[in-house]
Amino acid sequence: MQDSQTSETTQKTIEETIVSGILSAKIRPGTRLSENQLAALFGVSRTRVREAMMRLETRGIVHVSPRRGWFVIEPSAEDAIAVYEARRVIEAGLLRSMCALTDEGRSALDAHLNEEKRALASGNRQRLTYLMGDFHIRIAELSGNAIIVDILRDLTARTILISMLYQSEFHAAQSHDGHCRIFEAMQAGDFVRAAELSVEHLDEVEMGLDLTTRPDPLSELRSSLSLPPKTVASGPTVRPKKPLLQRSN
Amino acid sequence: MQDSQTSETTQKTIEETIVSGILSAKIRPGTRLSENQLAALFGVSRTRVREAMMRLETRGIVHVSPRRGWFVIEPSAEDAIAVYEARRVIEAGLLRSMCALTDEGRSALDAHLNEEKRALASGNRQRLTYLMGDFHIRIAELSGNAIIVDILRDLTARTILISMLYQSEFHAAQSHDGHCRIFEAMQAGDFVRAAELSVEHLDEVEMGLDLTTRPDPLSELRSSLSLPPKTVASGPTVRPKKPLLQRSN
DNA sequence: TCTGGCTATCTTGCATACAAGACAGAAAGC
DNA sequence: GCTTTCTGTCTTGTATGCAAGATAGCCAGA
Repeated sequence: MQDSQTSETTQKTIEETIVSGILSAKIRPGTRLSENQLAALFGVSRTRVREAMMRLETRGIVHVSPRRGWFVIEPSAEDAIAVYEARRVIEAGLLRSMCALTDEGRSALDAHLNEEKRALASGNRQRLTYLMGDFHIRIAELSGNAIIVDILRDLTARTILISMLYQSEFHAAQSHDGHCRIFEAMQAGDFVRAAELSVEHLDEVEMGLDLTTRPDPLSELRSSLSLPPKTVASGPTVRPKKPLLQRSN
Repeated sequence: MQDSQTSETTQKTIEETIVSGILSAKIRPGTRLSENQLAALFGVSRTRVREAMMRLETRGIVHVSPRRGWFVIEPSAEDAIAVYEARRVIEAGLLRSMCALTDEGRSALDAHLNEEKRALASGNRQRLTYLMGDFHIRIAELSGNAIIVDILRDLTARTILISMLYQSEFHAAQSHDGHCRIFEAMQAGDFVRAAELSVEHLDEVEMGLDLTTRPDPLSELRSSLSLPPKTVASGPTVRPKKPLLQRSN
């Protein structure tokens, strides 16, 4: 029942366990993460659980409601838009700055796309979710830049939380096609095209969200009474006017 | 002698005090941050100092050497290259995705550039360092995307630590010119050009670094004896072959 | 004089104790 | 029956205590 690792490995395990739980869609947004329960689960004291929570909080994955508990974030519609915007900026910037695809890179992506195809055939939704997000992390890994990889991993985690909240139907096949097109452009050495395709792909996925669905069923009432929005998320949920950034080019 | 805030404000104060100390070049890389000293300074217990340190560690600003202490990171030459690479990717991606400059945005940047000019004339080096970094954060703020702002703030902090380690002479006037050119392109609505100029500007600053200077004077000996590199930084300090990302376009 | 080891001290690592706020459910008053 | 209040319980917030590793300085011995 207990894990009770030998405390060298437990160091970062709590943090990574939760992140990978999110990346594979096993942990839903809003999940409460009790310090006591996690402490018991990992066989450590609350202290170390709290440290992991603090780290996850600065990574934008978890949120604390004072004296109530830690919760996996429930991104608001605005948050969702900001995350997709940030991903477009970074991923397009990344692809545009690439200038070659090594053999190992090519075969890594190829293997990944084959896995996507297999998961698509088998219909394993959790695995599909994981793979769909992981594709973008793999691209970041091609750059060899650990900073960008870390950033995109956290943004991907948030993306998955977003889709669990707002994605009514899962257009996995469409996403897979998008990934294949990006890969083809990269193989052809046309990284500008790959960047454009990446923006289009993220646009497609974002457009597939129903951002009028309210994760907080009380938010309409709340805002009509002009109460403060839930600290964790929500607020007005209509898609606001896009400010300075353009969607595609 | 003590600050001893009323503990509501102290919440994030420790973290932000250190970050802004770095952003204004008042805290040098390698500075030791003693839990006890900080606790006394802020009138809190070590617990909260540790929380702040953990957060700063996940932000890539601080580093712990087990049972020895917390230290402001001393980026290695590879780290420096990775940070500049990430900044080029993100800032160019950001500018490319912008499509308009609001009046407030224009005047904010204009005011900032005037401040740069004043600081340049007065010769206040710390203030100059701060302003030179802050320009890029201001651009990020134009996007209204808090995620990107946070990312670039942390990268800017690291950049400043890098320049304190590797920048022999401070080409502030050249940087200021670069900023002005970027601003002009933005005013002209040519954001593609602004992105290109931004990449060139970051290239210039990076080229101004002397990455053969060793922050760890023992690193040559260390590597010739093939000992493990200092956990905090160093390693082989020659500029490695650039892998997949191109500098400018 | 130099080397080696011992010890005193200072550091973080981690657990625990207690304080205080949030909440749910029962009980009392209307 | 409905509302209100109170109280017990559960949560995190924070401080503190102790353990254990790292380091520097001293002292003894060659």
